Amino acid sequence: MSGPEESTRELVRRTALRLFRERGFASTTMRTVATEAGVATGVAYYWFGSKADLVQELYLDVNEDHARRAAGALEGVSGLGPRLRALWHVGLDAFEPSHGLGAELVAVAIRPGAAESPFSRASDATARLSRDLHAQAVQGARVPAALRDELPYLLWLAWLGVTLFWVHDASPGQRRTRALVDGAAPLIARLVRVAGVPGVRSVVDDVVRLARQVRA
Amino acid sequence: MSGPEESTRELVRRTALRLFRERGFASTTMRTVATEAGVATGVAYYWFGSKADLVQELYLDVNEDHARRAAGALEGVSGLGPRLRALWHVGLDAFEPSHGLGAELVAVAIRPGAAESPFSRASDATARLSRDLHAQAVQGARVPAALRDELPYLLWLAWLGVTLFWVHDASPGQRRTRALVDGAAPLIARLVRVAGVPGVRSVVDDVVRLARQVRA
DNA sequence: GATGGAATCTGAACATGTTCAGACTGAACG
DNA sequence: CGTTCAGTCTGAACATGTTCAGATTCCATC
Repeated sequence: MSGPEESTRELVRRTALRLFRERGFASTTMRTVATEAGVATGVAYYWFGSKADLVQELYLDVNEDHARRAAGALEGVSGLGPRLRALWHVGLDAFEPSHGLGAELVAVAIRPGAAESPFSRASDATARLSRDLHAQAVQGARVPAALRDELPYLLWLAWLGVTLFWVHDASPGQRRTRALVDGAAPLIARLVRVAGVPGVRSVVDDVVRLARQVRA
Repeated sequence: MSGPEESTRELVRRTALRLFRERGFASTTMRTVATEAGVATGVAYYWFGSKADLVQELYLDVNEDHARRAAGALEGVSGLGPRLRALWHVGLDAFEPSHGLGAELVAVAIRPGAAESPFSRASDATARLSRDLHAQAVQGARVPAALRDELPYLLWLAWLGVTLFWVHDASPGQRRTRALVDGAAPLIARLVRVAGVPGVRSVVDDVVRLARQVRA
């Protein structure tokens, strides 16, 4: 390839991600990554703090892919249900090649204090990216005032739930997760609509209040 | 102590759990566990498949404690909200001494293939124990027919969510989780009540249908 | 008591994430 | 050119989870 030489950091990153995808996280050793990249073991640690940090790179990679795909998928789609459905399906598309890694990814990401946790500061960039996607999905949809501010965050949480489900989904092609998305997206849209019904509104207010209080 | 001699397995288990609680999971080495128990390193692996398996023992321990406390806490308490609140607070009480270990506990529980994973088909003694507790909490409460069968399972899921939140809760004494329970328990009770409202019932039916379909 | 096989225990060896003291490289400066 | 120095790279060493080929103990059976 022409262009500027690939930096060592990028070389290590690319090699690691490729090996993770080819052989899985556990059976990819840092020595292998270094060897395949043609550098000494220590180099990986010079550029990345730990093996988990390299997983974080994968996480970022996959989320950027999601964002790229989302732009096209949302175009011309209107209504919260269809938009959510489209957003989540392309998300699953982006995740698909890494399904085998999901287990380890989640096990790593779920630890509090782990840089890979979606709630950690280190993941801010990634998490914000994903939350922005959900804010976009809401755009143009008619949402009761009480929910408008919190909805993107709540949807993002729901997406994390879908992701967790996907990781555990051993059905061929993760069909069950696709079915979950098909069922959940219109359902969530309905729930949002119902949130405006008189007897329900006050419950929604309470939910939102609790979510906000607890988020702090 | 008098009584039957403690089995080696029990000795290792007890020693490991003590050390985990005293020094945390990461800084307790299998060698230390073995040494403190007065046996060779290999013995721990003869009785337990891995270090994670020992965490699983702690998980079981804590859940049994929860069940013990729950019996007393539910006595004389009526209404779904108060019962749920009581159940969850004693759950947090039981978990409290292990908060530092929460990370590993969750990491073990969340791993696909783990018996106590909420999404795995294999149902484990611990998970059943916890689901039974939630079934008990529902008892005596007035619940719309549509929800009656699924509610214990859904509440158990909610409890897993609370647990996940608790693990990440760094506030002193995990106050924020307590606040979450105080807010969420009555709210869930209200939601269940609202489920009977005409315009809402059909949405609830859909939620239940989706939950059931996806659970299979 | 003797025997044989199963259960249990031993600790050295192995694999792998991680660290680190030093070697190397190239650019800036005199 | 020689010096210096920050940035980068090296690979051996370390810590720890895990395995395993034997040693030992236990116990039913004769």
